[in-house]
Amino acid sequence: MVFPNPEALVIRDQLVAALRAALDDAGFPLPAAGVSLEPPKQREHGDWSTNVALQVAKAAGMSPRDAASRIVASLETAAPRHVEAIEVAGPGFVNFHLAPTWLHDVLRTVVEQGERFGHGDALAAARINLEFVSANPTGPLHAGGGRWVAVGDALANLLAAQGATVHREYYLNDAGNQLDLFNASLMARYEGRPPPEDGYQGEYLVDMADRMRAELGDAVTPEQALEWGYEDVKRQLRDDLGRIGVHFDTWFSERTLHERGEVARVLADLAARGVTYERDGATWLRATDFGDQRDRVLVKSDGSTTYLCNDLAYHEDKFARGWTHLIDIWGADHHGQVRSLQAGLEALGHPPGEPEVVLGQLVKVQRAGELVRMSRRAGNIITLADILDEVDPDVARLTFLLQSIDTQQTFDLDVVTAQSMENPVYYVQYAHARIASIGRKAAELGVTRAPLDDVDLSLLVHERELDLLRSLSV
RNA sequence: GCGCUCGUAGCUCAAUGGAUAGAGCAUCUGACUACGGAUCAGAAGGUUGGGGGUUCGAAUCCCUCCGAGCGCGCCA
Repeated sequence: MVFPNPEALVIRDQLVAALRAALDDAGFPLPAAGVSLEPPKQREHGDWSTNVALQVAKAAGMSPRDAASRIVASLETAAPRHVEAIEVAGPGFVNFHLAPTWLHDVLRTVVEQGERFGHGDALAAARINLEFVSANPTGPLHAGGGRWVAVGDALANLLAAQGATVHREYYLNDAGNQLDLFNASLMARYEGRPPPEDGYQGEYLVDMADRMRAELGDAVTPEQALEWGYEDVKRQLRDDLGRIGVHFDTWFSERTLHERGEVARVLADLAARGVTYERDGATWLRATDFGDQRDRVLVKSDGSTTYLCNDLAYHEDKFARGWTHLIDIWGADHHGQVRSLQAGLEALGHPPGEPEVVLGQLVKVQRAGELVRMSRRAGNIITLADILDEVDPDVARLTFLLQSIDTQQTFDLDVVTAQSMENPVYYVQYAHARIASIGRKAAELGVTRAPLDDVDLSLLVHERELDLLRSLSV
């Protein structure tokens, strides 16, 4: 998704319009892909650059540089504002060199728009449900889960800044047998026994059992423990997410899907649409008809529904609540489920590609120069809360956001907690401290800040100053 | 075996199909009694895993091989 800022758009539009006119004037057709205009990587190549001549030259039977020359000749008859020079370069690029005044306009825009700068209304009509994190409610959040927290919240902010109505949602898988296993483990700790072999071994359950005893006494039944434990885990999740500054609009319980009969309703709907069949005592979805690699089971031969079936009901529910676009952020270990879910929703009559699934590669955690092997079952996990005990929430968030989610991230606790140049976050903090310090010095010396209209912006001609403005313009 | 994602400087990572592949850290050379020395200036560092192909142009798209991570259940 692209979020152009309005001021750049104005310049862009002017230059693109001029280019269209010039192409027409010189007798070239518009390239099918439109007129592309972008800031070149190399400063010497000007402020804006276009490759249109390269695209139209072949069809016109001339060299790209000749085509570019003709376009430039036409452009020069009516050059847009701010343009100082237009040149043909390299294999046939047309480069625009602009006067610094166009960047001074960018500064005016920034000051004028204040915190609204960079916002837009391109997505004003969108009603987006963004589901992220959604870790199982069987224990505290894993350190690696912090990546989905940071990415999801940032994405939500970006979408909202473009005018979308964004709903942050957390899906609680509270209907599966993992909750029973969790409960058995909690009860075992409560009674001083080791947890079941396939249960949850983490020490946090010892703490939880102690707290449960303090709150409910010595005669807690398994039913009471289940309810108390589930509520306590939810509270922990909320607390941890709150600490890192994320608040969900909806905590959606899978149980309620079953209780309200939504799972059964979706099954009936699919059957009515003729996209299911019976085989080996199970009900199957014709997922291959919708791009999946094989058909999928919806109802097992024992009569219970599969995770996929429940997930279809869940996403159907999101649509039913009025959201027009669904985005899920998942760890890459779940990538195998994407097509099945999309196939099912398409079978239910929704547009293809829903939900849009953002897959993120997993996070490794490193401490003292060594990768930390973590397993929730074994109970030796480093939690998000552990990280937040050591670093500021914003430090954690920025660190998670510093690299593309397409690549596996190694979260190095030593680097993140270090006040050294190896830590990029520290650089940002240092820069802020220096700027604040300059402000204090200036105030001591009686320097005051004049309104922008009284400031001579033409003094801003140094490369560093212009680079800074340029970074605000694109 | 099949599928998804990935492989870029010593390290951690950038790069809407564009021009000479860029930053930070580390390394090396040098500067500096002032706004926070937690500084500044500069240098070196690359066959973008290998090989083919498409294109005027490929780190990017296609094929293939090598390597890594993760998935391939009537589990959730």
